[in-house]
Amino acid sequence: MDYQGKKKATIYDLSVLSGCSPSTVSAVLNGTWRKRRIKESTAELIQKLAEQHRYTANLQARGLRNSRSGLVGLLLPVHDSRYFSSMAQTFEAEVRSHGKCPVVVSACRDPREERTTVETLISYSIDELFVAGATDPDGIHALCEAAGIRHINIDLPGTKAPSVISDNYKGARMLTEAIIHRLGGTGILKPDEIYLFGGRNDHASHERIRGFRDIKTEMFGADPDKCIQPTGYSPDMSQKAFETFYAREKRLPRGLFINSSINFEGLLRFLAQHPHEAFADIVVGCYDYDPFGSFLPFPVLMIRQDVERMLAKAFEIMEEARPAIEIHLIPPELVHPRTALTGPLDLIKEIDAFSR
Amino acid sequence: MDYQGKKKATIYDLSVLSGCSPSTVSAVLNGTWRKRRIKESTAELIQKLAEQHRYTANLQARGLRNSRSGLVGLLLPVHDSRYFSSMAQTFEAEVRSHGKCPVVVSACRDPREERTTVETLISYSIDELFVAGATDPDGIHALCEAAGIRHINIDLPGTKAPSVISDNYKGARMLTEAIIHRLGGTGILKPDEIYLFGGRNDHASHERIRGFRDIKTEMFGADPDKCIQPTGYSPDMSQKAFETFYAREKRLPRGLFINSSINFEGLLRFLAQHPHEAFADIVVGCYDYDPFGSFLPFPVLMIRQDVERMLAKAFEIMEEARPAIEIHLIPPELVHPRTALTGPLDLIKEIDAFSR
DNA sequence: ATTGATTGCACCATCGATTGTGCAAAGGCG
DNA sequence: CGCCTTTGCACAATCGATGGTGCAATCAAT
Repeated sequence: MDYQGKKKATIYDLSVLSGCSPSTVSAVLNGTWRKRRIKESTAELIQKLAEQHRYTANLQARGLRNSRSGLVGLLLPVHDSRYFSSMAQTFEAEVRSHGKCPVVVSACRDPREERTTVETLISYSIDELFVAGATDPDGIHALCEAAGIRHINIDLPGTKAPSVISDNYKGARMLTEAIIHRLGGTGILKPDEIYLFGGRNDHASHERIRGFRDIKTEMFGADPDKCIQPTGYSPDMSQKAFETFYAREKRLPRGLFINSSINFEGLLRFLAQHPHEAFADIVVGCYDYDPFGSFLPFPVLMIRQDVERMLAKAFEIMEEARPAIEIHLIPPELVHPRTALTGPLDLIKEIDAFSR
Repeated sequence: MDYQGKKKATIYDLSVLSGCSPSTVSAVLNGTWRKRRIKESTAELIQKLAEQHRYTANLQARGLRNSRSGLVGLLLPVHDSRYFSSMAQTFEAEVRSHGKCPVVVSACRDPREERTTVETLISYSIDELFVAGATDPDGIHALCEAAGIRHINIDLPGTKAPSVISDNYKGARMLTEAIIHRLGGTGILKPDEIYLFGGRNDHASHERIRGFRDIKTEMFGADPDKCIQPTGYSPDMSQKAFETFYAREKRLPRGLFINSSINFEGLLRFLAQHPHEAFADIVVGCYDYDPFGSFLPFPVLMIRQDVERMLAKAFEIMEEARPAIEIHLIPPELVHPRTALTGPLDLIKEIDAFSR
């Protein structure tokens, strides 16, 4: 009905219009009016006016006053991977269902960027922070601690805040074992035919490498050091590692344990440069699930980390009064080749289907 | 040096510590102190204190006062697709380089969710809003307009704000033509052997369908209506469409134009249920690029929408004083099968490589 | 009619930063 | 020394919402 040319309506505008005081208007509009013994008819009047004038609260003002903002943050290393983007998707839905506002930001696996980003979030008085895959969880902990902000680590653990991570050791064992079986078992396979590529100096990589090596040692009695090729989390570095191996050996290892889908993209880049023979008989295990990756023309075993359960657990811990500083391991799932799993997008209902 | 137990330092704390007034402290810390003729030595003193006490400005207070927050929003339909997650990735980098704080949120292609999400963002006084793939861009425009917030549409155009979208018509023509060529051309192919799946009642789908039909009509002289199967943007609905077709025809169409990578996931689900013969000879064109999708065991032609250029153009328009309400078309790129393109992740430098 | 309880709401300080305005002290000039 | 300019900073209002406190009006009971 009434249009506001430019300015948004405030409780003061509604105060004048309704003849009530700003505090009454405030109480009515934030739901505390019964506690303040405001007459029902007064409340109705103000609510009607608020609707007419399209009042919405200024959340910065509210946040300033309350020193809480209603924002819940998720800090990611990167957006552009199905693992993290599905985490963002699930996170948003969960936060929304709690009536809060999700804020997803990424910090490029750069400890400095992580800190400044978190400082910014803190300056906006976010209520809670979910820290996923941070390179320096304990540094972030210090910032949150000083600001009194509840936080939790996901995917990569810290030592000073509760952490929820996938069971990388067990997952790596499952994956390595599955690769070996797929290649025919230890009878016809030698330990130096299976390599691990990707990952860096973080907890997840260490655990995965440990699982990889343990299985190989158990099954083969040996695991040559050269089979571990940590290249960081970059497609480019991974590609270079494959190229180097190929230049030397004129082929790829028969079994490849790839640390993440991001490293897997490095393999794609390699594949694009080489004839089909170069990878006719390989078996790939990737520690991440990507639906398209599962259908490549060679067997791809994947580990799907259970993002839903990890986040559910994390939210559960967030609600605890005094959560213990411990690491919660969520078992991941081995996904066999050519498998299309459902994901968070399936929870979205399709509205307004096609009609012309 | 000094630890704050719980509370963050404010300009008032520093005011007491320095013996200066809060306004002086404020001026020093926000950089306007020269304009206010503050002595250099005073400024240095205050800056030193600020550092010691780890002062960071309360951005909600600043935002309240300035009615601007330093936040720049990106509204996405969903996170969990490489198209939108790469958009988020690129967006963040760009916003950061402008010294602002990126906020990425998704609204599930639900017009109501879109509106409430935008209202929330407005309530936080975001400075600018990039609206990507919104179902109701003009509704969002109305909200932004009323709040005086600069905004721009990306991916799906509106009629009331400037828009930057990919040239869906041309892209669809390129893709359709490439599919037909790949299948041997019009000589040995019939028009009802090429189907379009996916998409819904939005501008992008309409344009892509138009491009698809125009090319088919030009090349075959005909395009049966049945070849258009808009299933919405849901893997599940897409899968059902493939199943239905397969149940009837005992095979898939030889050429499939798939409206987005999300619909493509529906095809994966179908593939997982059926023997290899069901799709031995198909050629798929997907209007989206996904690196893993490009390497599937059948030829996959993909359209890579130029997210970088779209965003660059959008930021450029945002800086214009009085941008024209027009639609800017950014040409997309046809990606041949087995192609691994670089993406925004390649811009991230790897810090702290592996070391044990 | 007086007392006491209840109802219904207004007043005002507060959150932290910003900024227009004012004013004392210092310096320059004749 | 008197007057004017410049320097350097303090004061106080403001942004919008919140919530503790206080007070007048109404009502019930004696």
